[in-house]
Amino acid sequence: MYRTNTCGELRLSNAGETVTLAGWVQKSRKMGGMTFIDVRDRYGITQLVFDEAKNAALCEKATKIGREWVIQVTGTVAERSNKNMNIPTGEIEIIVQDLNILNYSETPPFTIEDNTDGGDDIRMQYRYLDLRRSSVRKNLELRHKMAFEVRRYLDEQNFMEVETPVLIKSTPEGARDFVVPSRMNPGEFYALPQSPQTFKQLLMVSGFDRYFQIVKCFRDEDLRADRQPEFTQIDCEMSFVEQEDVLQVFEGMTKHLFKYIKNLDLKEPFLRMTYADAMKYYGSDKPDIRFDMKFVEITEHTRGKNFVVFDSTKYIAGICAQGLASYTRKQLDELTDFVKRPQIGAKGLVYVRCEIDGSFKSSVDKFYSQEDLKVWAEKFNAKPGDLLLILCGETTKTRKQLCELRLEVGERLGLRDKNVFAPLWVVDFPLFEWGEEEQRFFAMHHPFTSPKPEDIPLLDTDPGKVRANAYDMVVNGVELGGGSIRIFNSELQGKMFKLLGFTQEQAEYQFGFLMNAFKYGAPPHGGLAFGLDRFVSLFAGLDSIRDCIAFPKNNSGRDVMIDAPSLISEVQLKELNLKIEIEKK
RNA sequence: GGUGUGGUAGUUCAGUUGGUUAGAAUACCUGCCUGUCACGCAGGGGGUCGCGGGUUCGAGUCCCGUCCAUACCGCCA
Repeated sequence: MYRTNTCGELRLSNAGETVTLAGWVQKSRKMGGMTFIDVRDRYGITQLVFDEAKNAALCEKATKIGREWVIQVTGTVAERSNKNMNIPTGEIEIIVQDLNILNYSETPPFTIEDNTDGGDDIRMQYRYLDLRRSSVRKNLELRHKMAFEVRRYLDEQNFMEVETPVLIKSTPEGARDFVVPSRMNPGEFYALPQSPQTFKQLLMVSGFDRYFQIVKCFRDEDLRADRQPEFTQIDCEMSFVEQEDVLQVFEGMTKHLFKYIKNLDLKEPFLRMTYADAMKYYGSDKPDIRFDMKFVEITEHTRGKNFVVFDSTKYIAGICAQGLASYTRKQLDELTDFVKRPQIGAKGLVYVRCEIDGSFKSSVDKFYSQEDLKVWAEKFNAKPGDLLLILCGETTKTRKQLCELRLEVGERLGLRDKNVFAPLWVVDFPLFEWGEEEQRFFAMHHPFTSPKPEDIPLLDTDPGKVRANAYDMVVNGVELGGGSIRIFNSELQGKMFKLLGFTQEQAEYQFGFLMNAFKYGAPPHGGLAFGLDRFVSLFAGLDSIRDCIAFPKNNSGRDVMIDAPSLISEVQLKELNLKIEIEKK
């Protein structure tokens, strides 16, 4: 037996016991004739004591031990004379009688501490060492607990976890597929699933009724802090449900997680907002509603005052930043530079300071009188001391810019507290999105999403106006998950494919199996999928989902630890009937 | 594909207007130290300044190219 206890569990009540511990050397402190060693495992840190006066040979051996060596010690649990109340085991120490060096370690390239001296790059390269740090380990522990609670809740709700294949068929819609060459079928490729979408729908046809799966999904698109090429979904589907049923079950799941993971009892039903309102008031389909600061449009109150910029634009709107009238010229310039960054792309920023004395100071007071500005301030419901920030331009673009500005101002005002959670359902998404380049409609969610029954006539007349039975769950501006009620009628599905520009043959080739299945008694069904990585990051307050993934990819989709992707041998290529020709730029 | 930021000791960073031998902290090594827990004290070793080219008497510093990292935009049904 390597150990009788872990390095995190011994307390004062264990004093006098003889124990054996095993773990990694966190730190060694030599104090002349006395040496202290902190030994660490997953569960904590325990201090070991070696006294030269009592056992010189053992103490000599102990002083030679370096960081991260693996040791096993047997000794007596004793009350410390100097207690360290900062750690759970700080009241005791082990008076070591026997020391066994199980393995040596080279000096790690960075310190294995919460506040490590290592940067992201080196930590990723030595991720197995990084994972020894409690701050990183805690994220994975949280992830485990969340996945466990998801399974517990869904199992209680009669959901059944079913595995679906990873080697499937490529489809051109949506994200780029990762593909895998087939040796046995020369020239043909599998695709890795972007989600188990079609399979879970087939499971509904099979009568599985309530399915879920915590499953890896793959998308070959550029990475972000919240996007990895392989990520994990909590994928769910239900039969004989309407939108309301799905929202209830998964609002329940979310509350379950808040309760058992964050110890927060959310009693109120989640707020709901239509996509149209989300865009109108927040310029985003995933608004952060931890703070208000809704957009106010003042287009009609700006006309005819010879301010060409406003007179010549379609949409003029802004936000009211409470208490920011005290902003200096320099701070306003910073905000202006912020919205003028190429990523945001605004041409400029108009401000109106609502001074304490009731007057107004604005970057456009050449054109607008105090009376005019007062009208604006009233529209914004602004109080003395507030600051109006106004952008103008093409409606959709300006809303996007205002959205960025709103989040920035919210951040500056400290309104985006990581310990506050504001969940929201965004509903009534449009069914289609117009692709300007391709001059055709695209499915906003995916091609199996059903239109709202009352909007079905619009499919023939004005498809852009059709609303879908689609919904997203958004918490603090993070899209945690989304789904829809699916089409279960093969005729309507056929019509969808047609509107999306599929020929009969293409639809047959790509989704024939699903259309066929629907001919054999498909039940009404719908579901959704959550991004587990994002969910964990949100709960852990992380900036990047990488921090809750054991072995993540870097910004270029590389695993720098195992150095993947990599070239494969000529033999492998030959077996796969592949020839590689890299296109040179 | 684009924009911004960065690349200097094992690690994290500083390095002024282009000018002597490129610094700090930490880590590492040696010695001292019997109650430390961010131990302390004294000393020591450690550098292809990402790479290539250019300007210059002289480049870590300026210019061009390139590679890598990173955040974002495009993209992500």
